[in-house]
Amino acid sequence: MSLAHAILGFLREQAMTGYELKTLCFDHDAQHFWTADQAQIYRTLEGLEKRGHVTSRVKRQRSRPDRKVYSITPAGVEELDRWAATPAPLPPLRDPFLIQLRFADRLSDEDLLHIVRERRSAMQQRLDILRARAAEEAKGAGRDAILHRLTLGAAMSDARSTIDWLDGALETLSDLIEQEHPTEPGTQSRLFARRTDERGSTS
Amino acid sequence: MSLAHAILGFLREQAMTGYELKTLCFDHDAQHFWTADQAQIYRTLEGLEKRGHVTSRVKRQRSRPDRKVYSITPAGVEELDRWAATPAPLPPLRDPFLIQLRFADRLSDEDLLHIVRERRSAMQQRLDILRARAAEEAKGAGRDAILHRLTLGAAMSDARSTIDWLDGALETLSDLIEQEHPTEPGTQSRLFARRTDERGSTS
DNA sequence: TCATTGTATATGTCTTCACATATACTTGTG
DNA sequence: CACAAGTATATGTGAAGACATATACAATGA
Repeated sequence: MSLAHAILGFLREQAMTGYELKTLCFDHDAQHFWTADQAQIYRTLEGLEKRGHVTSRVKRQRSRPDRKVYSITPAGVEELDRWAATPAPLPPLRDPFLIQLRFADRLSDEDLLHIVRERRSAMQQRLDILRARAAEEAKGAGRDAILHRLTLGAAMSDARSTIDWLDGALETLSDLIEQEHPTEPGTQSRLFARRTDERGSTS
Repeated sequence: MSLAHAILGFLREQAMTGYELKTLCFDHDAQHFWTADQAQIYRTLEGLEKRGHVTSRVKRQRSRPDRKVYSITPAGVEELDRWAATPAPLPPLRDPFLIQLRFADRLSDEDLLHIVRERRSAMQQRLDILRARAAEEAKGAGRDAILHRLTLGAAMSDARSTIDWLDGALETLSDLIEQEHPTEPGTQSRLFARRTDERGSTS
């Protein structure tokens, strides 16, 4: 299970509660490569404890609910290292948007361009967030910092290339529509896509 | 549900059995944007029938198991069009490989380079398959054919850009390793990545 | 003062997906 | 002739993920 190993990874860096894993790790650090909801994190922690990969001790608090601090065990570290060195199969290609596009031939011109433009703007937003994260990222030259930056770079490169593809698609579709109902002379076409903005969001 | 809508899309093009959906559509046509196993397809068809989006009639066969041919209903067509025009949320960023990379700081140099190289070779293989599919693709200029090619292009552009990123990562990591234990003079380093081959597989 | 936000864990339930197995007959291959 | 592969549908089971809700108290703010 990938989530279990992500949790082991964070706990190897520092002992933490489920709440901290959720708010500090998965909602920020891991945001660009793995997301998980709270319920899943708590249940995965239970499973890891049963398998002996983590241990927990409860810290009493008066004014707050008790904290259950999880630590990784030697067996957990071993499992993490073993898993990290084993090539993972490629994640399956599975994108609802491409289903929509594949079967969009009965959509109106407006609807067709709309879903593509919406997708572009959502992607640009994602890229903006990633760029902001990259900007605030520590500038370390250690293995750890470099690895960290590399994963951010993967997500950014992915978003960037998707946006470029979307712009190409938008142009292809505009040409097609233009060709199907030629614009009357003097009428300015508004269908053409703006090219990718290298510097930031256009939305 | 995305799978249900993909099925509606294929059935809108032609009435079919679950078996044909699996072998002809999902194992080939939809391979690059949605995969589904047989059990899931059959169960989703049941659900679609209950909701009135498809109907089925059984064709007796003497020498073979009976065929249950599914057809899309007007309600199904309506549902498909409605869904296709509704912008879908971005699929979550979730890649086990990036978890591995993020927590790979304790891996040996060999293991680290190995998982990245394996990933590159798997991606190149995926790209080769996509290119082969694109080559055998019909060359139509109709909306349908263009949409079809566009989805293939999305998958190819994704694979292509991922490979480029992996090559960059490989170089970054090689530099890092080189820097951590400098090569003795006269010793040829084998750590550097080959640049992306524009024409095909290097694996 | 009342409502919201933050800290903290836990459970219930549903959907989607993955993997295995059962059944049954035919055709093609070694 | 035996065995594998192809045609065809169906069920069982479990893991993973999504979403909702319960509990409990403190601090902050309108």
